[in-house]
Amino acid sequence: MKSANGTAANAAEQLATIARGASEILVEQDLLERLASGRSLRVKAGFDPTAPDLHLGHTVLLNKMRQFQDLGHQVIFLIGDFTGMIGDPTGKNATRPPLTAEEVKANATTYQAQVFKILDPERTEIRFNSEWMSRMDAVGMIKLAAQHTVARMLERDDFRKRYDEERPIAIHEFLYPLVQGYDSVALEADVELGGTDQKFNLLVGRQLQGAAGLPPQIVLTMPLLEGLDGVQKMSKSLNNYVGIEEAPHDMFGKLMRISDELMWRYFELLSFRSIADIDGLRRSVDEGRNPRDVKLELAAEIVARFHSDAAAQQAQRGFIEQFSHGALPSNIPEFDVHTGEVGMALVNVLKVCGLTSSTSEARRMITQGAVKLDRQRVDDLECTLAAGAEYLVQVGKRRYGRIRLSGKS
RNA sequence: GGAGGGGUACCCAAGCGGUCAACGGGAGCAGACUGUAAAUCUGCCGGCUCAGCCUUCGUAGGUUCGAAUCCUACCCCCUCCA
Repeated sequence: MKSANGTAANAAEQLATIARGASEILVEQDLLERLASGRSLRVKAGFDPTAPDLHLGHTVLLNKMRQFQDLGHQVIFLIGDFTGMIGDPTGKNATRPPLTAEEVKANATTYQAQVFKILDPERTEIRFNSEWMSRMDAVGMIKLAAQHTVARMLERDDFRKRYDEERPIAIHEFLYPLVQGYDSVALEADVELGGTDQKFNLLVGRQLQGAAGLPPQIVLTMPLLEGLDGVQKMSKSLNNYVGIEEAPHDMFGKLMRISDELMWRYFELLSFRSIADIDGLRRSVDEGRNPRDVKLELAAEIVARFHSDAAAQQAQRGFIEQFSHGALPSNIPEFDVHTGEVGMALVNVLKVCGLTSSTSEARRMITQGAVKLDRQRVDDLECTLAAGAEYLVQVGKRRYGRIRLSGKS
């Protein structure tokens, strides 16, 4: 691991690493100077206390944090337990119920377990903004609010839009950027990282630090990663995400299912391969290489990162076997179903095993020719499975089950 | 405080006494074609003991042979004026 040192050449080198994939750096010259100082910089990034299930979208930012660490800088992982009470004004969400201290603590623990798959614990400081915010009194709050003007608040795209459209903006929503900005004052951050959607809030930090007589932090924004659909940003609620704790097999499958176009985006933002390397891949595809094979490399890299090389290889082999050669997947879930002596209708078996969400869905699947029993298509809705027998059941291309029916004991 | 608009299935959104399990779009799922890609085409898209039955249109009552549609009360959201 390199340690920070103060030569100009080294600073330029660091900057190149830091700038990769970044959407914007404000102000770059400033960053260069601080890097050149040889000091270990305080790099802050804030996280919401509510959703501790990290997915690849989050890792874009985390990877950048890790890069800073590898360059010898200190990362501050800030959990916005206080700001969580406000809820970042997206214009949609209603006031959310404040989390209890226990919930926040539990979430923080989950965060740590996941985040340290990427971050270096040695160079990570975990903080909560309630630490200073819960101590701030009304006078302090008013002083803080006095640091910013309504006009500047309205520069924020989201506020601007709602204001123009004559949709309501609650006063407390203005407090969110202010508090986030104040966090940077309290932490004396040199750099703050965030998604491009955070730009405004990050800039408020600069402003407040300046007002507090501190050197304004450098703002670095990272692009938001599109989800598996390739259109909307990756999020749990849209169910277009790949969770970093997902099983290798699932992770691999999901990554293989992204579009070719999206694949390049993922290479850019998720892969650790060099830019030159990626360009090479792109050229090879232009020259006729099957994009699928390049996608395999991407999937393997990501799976290896969160699991292991062995797991990645195994997932890849399994994938090729299953989908290119039509073999059965290696990890077919098994189900034991207790039935009466007469057996059980297939539709009910499917439901009981969770292969379909209802017997109605099971019927639909059969009608549409999606259900296979021991690799044979089923077209009889009344099909009944005999007690004591064992079957291989398939619903569509991705749902499998090995089902054992035991007669009533 | 006053005036007005609105709450319909995962989301958006029609419907305004029977033909409504509810038009249309999106999302999703399945089939075909493929590289489990995209695009395209087709079908499905509340539940069940499935040619039948049951439960859904903010909530609770009521009118009616019959209500998402009418009436009453209540809850919630939004806009404008002050």
